[in-house]
Amino acid sequence: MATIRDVAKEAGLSTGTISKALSTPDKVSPKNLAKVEAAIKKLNYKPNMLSQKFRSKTSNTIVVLVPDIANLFFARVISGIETVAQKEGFSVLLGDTKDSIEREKEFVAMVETKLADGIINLRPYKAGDALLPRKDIISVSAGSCENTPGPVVRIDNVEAAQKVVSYLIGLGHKKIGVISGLEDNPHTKDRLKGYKLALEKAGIKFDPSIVVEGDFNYWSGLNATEVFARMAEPPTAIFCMNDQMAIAAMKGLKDKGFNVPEDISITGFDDMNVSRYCSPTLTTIAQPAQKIGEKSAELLFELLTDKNPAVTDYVLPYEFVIRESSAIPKN
Amino acid sequence: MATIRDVAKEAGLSTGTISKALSTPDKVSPKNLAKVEAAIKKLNYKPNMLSQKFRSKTSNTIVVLVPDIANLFFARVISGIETVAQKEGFSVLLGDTKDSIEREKEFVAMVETKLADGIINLRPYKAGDALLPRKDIISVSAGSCENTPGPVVRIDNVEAAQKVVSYLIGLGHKKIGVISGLEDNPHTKDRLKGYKLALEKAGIKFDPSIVVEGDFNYWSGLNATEVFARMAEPPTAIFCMNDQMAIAAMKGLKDKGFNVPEDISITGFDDMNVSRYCSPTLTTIAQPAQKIGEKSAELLFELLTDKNPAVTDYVLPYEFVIRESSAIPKN
DNA sequence: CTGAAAGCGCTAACAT
DNA sequence: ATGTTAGCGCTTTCAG
Repeated sequence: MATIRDVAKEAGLSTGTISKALSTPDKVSPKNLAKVEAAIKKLNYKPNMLSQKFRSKTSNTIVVLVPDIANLFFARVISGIETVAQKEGFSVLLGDTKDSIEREKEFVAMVETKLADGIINLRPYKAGDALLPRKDIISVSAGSCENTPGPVVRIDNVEAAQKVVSYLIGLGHKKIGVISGLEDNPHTKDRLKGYKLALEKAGIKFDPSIVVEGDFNYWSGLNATEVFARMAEPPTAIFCMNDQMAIAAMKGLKDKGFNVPEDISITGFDDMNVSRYCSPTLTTIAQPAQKIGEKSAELLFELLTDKNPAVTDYVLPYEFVIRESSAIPKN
Repeated sequence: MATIRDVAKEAGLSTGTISKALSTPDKVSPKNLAKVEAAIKKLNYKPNMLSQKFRSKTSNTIVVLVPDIANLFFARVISGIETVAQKEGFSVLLGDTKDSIEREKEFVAMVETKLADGIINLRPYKAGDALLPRKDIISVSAGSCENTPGPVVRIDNVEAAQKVVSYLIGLGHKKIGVISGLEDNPHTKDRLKGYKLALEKAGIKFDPSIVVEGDFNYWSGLNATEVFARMAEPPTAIFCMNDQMAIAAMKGLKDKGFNVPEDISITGFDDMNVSRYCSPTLTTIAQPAQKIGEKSAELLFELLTDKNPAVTDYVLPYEFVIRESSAIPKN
């Protein structure tokens, strides 16, 4: 493997000049530039980036902490992150934590040991979180919730949930069930808050017995329908806290003889690709996942180049998409 | 930032001893080990991994080349890769190429410049591919097709497709349409080959007019149904080359007044999570995506530690999952 | 078991 | 504009 010294020798120049020719070509005479180029080609020289990084003390790498990369929402956020990282000349190290705090720590250690310059955290912030943010580590929280400390890019989950539920109420629904995420999940809390706000505004009393806990996965949505189906008087609409549970719920209800939306309206949250292709198509909140990723990366890079950005808290707009799964109640 | 020299000074030892204490503690006296530990704690020393990597000339990093990370199949493969990479102490650099050859080259350059030790390529191999495999770069192709050169982990797409179509024929279908991927996509070719093989075996003549080209995305599945719906005598079954197109096709057919599977049977390929929760649930080939990722990573690590593995071509088992979307034809 | 010292490949003063 | 040189922080001989 040829080194910069070999190139210098071949070109009859010094290593310093080669280095400059590579980083700031306009500060090297055209004549020598040509020589350098020729030598590089001849020796098939490739700079050792490991050395470069070591020397320059900056890794040009960010790590993305993600609870589960096989979750489509996260994958879309990451896609956005990658787009701007590439533009900025950064690499992204994947930190699939599989929801383990231990693994999360390992990845945080990467910036402590210089392997990465900063972190984008896709796990929503939980009160009392021990890990991030930390003052000595530059990080951005992507897709998090209300009251997330530190730099954050997210949507207003409370408002979005409220909008959905108010819409259902506007259609005439009075008994609106919920399939939630795990009780202590931050998104669950935000979205439940919005749900309650909407009820309150309409003068409907909150009834905990029609809130069924899920875990954001398909099967839990299916599962929840068992509970609703057994009720003497099931709700006429169900607000599901994500699309996966909503789609599974539609399946479960159909299997039990309910029609969506005729008997029960269903709404989701996220807007996955499939949500406009399932039957019936799903009314939902479209989160700008890709945008959240892009904005997070942009914010992180601002932080990294310590421009001390004025804004470190971005609340992005979402869309409320009305499709076939929601309708006026029968009676 | 404390360096190893600071620790040495603090502990009253040499840097060599500190280094050894960190890498091979059993070769350092317990007494000094304690001193080292104390010094490290006191100074809050974190080894500079950039330096370590530079010195040891190995990055302990692999890059995963992926055409589109927001594609669930790829995301699942990556999840598998991550699992074993973490176990082996490797980091994974995400190479979302967004289908651009230029970007692909940039990522390949990372191993040329020592930033990464090897590559796992999720883009299926196309005949005449200029990029990978290369003799000077260690790489594994994951989820690729027949005749892929170099180390590869995949399923037998031809056989799987044949199995699906033979099953449909067995049910009594004689006119079986196809929604394919792009014509020059390697997966399209393999699966079409399997389709033809099944027809041939049953003595059914191949009819290109009922093969509609899609692109593996939802909308193209929906789109294709327009063509089928306009036919005087539409097929009684459609073999879709992935689940996304299959789900969209079911939607499209339903909207046009067809019932699945009563009027038309639909089959998919991949087995996404949603495929068992849509209505009707989808008959499909379950690709072991996570496994493909794990095996690819294992193979790459073998290659990296040049054990010169006996097997470098893994054809993994898949499952054929029969669900509600396929049935005996009406007439 | 421990210390001394060389050097990985590159960059960045500094001098010319 | 170019060359010289001193390291970056760590590992790894080689002696002792």
